[in-house]
Amino acid sequence: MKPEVRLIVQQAIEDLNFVPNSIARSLVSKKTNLIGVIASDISTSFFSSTLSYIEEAASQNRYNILVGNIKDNLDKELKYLQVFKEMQVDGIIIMHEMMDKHIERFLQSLTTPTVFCSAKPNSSVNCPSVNIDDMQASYDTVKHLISLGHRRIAFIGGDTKELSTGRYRYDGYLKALVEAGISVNPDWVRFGNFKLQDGYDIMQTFLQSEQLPTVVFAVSDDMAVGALNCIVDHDLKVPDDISLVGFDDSSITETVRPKLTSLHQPIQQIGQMSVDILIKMIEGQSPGVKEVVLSHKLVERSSLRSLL
Amino acid sequence: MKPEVRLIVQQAIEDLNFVPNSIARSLVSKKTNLIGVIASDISTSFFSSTLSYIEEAASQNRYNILVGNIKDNLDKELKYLQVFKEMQVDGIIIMHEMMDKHIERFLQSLTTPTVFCSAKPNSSVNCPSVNIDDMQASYDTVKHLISLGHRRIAFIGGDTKELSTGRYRYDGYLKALVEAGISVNPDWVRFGNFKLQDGYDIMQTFLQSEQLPTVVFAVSDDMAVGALNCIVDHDLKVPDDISLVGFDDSSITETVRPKLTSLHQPIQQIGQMSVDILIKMIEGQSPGVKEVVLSHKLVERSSLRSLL
DNA sequence: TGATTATCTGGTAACGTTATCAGATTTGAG
DNA sequence: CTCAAATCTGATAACGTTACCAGATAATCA
Repeated sequence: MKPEVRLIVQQAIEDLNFVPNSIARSLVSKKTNLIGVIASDISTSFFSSTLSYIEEAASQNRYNILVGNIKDNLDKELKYLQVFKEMQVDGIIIMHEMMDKHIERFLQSLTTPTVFCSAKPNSSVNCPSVNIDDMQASYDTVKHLISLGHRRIAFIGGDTKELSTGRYRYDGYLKALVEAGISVNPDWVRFGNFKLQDGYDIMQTFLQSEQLPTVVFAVSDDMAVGALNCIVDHDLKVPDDISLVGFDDSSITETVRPKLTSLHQPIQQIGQMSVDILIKMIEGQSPGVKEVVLSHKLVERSSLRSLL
Repeated sequence: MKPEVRLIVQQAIEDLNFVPNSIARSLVSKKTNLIGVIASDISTSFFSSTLSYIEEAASQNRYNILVGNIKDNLDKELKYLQVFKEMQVDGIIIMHEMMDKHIERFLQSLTTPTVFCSAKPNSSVNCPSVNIDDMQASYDTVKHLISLGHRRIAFIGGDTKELSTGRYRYDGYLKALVEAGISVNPDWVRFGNFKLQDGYDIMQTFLQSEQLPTVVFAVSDDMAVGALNCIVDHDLKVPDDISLVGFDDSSITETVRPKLTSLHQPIQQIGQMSVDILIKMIEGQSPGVKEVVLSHKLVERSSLRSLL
């Protein structure tokens, strides 16, 4: 094309105020540049952070995101998956791990590239996932607590359904305990739904048990902060009376006093990776990986003290 | 249509695994059922909550949302607005109040229904908006502080550009002060960007001023919590040494000790209303209103004490 | 049974783009 | 000035729907 013609065309675009119609373009090209994202609950700090990193990575690659906030409602999840399919999205990211038969069947017959972000699909569903090693992460932190002299270690877990992050984290807790020859006190193990209030309520029961734990390990920062609030509401001190460790290393760890020591998940990397893999699949390449496991680490702040 | 024919068709849909193609449908119907949302920063509690209410209201009306997270980057905002136009979204919700010439011009010539949510457009842009009366809200809370005997009232404001929420809230602060015959101490007035760290940093400067304020009023909960952390990091106590009041009444008010008293914004209503008005416009009705002003109230928790 | 209405069938055009191709026109090299 | 290559022009089909219409068939009422 000659440069002068290009100018004339550009002038015409200006004059006529022409804006291309992506819908028509998509219809013929069969490419929408849309990524559908299913999120458990975007008003939560973990998911809203992850979502913002997904958005960032997507927009850098000229993809736009359609968000489906399902608030743990499986019907809404299925509905969104169907809508995504009708809308011909190029790919789907799922940040939710529960599944029912309908969703499972839908996903099995779905040809749209899909990746699980900070969640794993049932084994019958063949989608790549991006996670940390939850079991190892949990094991590592409990082992660290033990190395600090703790023996009375309470656990605030998450949903413990098979193959869920909640299950893995619980397994890691158990493994570290049995390995150290510490018997599990059932009074000190409770499961919530990752929310702040769950942590508060569960901590309440711990505080009523005969003997107090020396440390409580919560499987989300929100629950850890709930526990923290419960503790200070009972005029006890963290970490002097009870130590506290969270999970995720979300921003809430720094908004609270004492600052919360927490198991760090590389959220940015998780979001970015999910998008990268998805785009590879969209472009017809093999994802290259089935399960991406990113590395974790414990970041120490001020809510955990040594007993030695 | 006869019911038996309906059955046959439904059977065929099942057998062929037919899924309608919304893209093709949209092309002919000129309706995408898409709402584009521009958000300042979705990883922030205020915006992620509002967004989740917007999503809820939209999905109840069979609309899907496309989110553009601009992180206060005006170029990205313009880019998203253009993309929204190309994608033929049915409507746009803007949760951001800064504007430059490009955006202003774009919006002036845009025919897509648009509403501002918790933000107001420049007067040259004719879009409805949903807000509280920021000036009145700020005025009311400062007046309340005064009625509690406070005279040394510090202010952590937001961006103070014309017609912005930050400006209105500052005006309310000033009005209440002059009305009570209290002179404004410039050492006790600082402006941040609504983030926690801003509150922390600004509080630091207050703590270094000759005389300490008896209360600080921050124009977002995040900044208030930042201030709170700064205060406790200096071994001072809230509200014994310094009282604290936030703005928004977001969930952070309850995640922090002492619980933060804060000016309540009806976030759910704001999100819902924005969507309702937008949908009215999309359906060709007049929005009915130009500026919706919802009511606010101060919700008292434990960070404010009376001096009387 | 015949007239009237309800329902079905199949065909066509349109939405705004992209891909492709044939033919016309311009450009550059020798 | 000629010929090949580069560039332009205009036309056509396709993407998967919906709207519309004419004509055929079936159901309903008198």
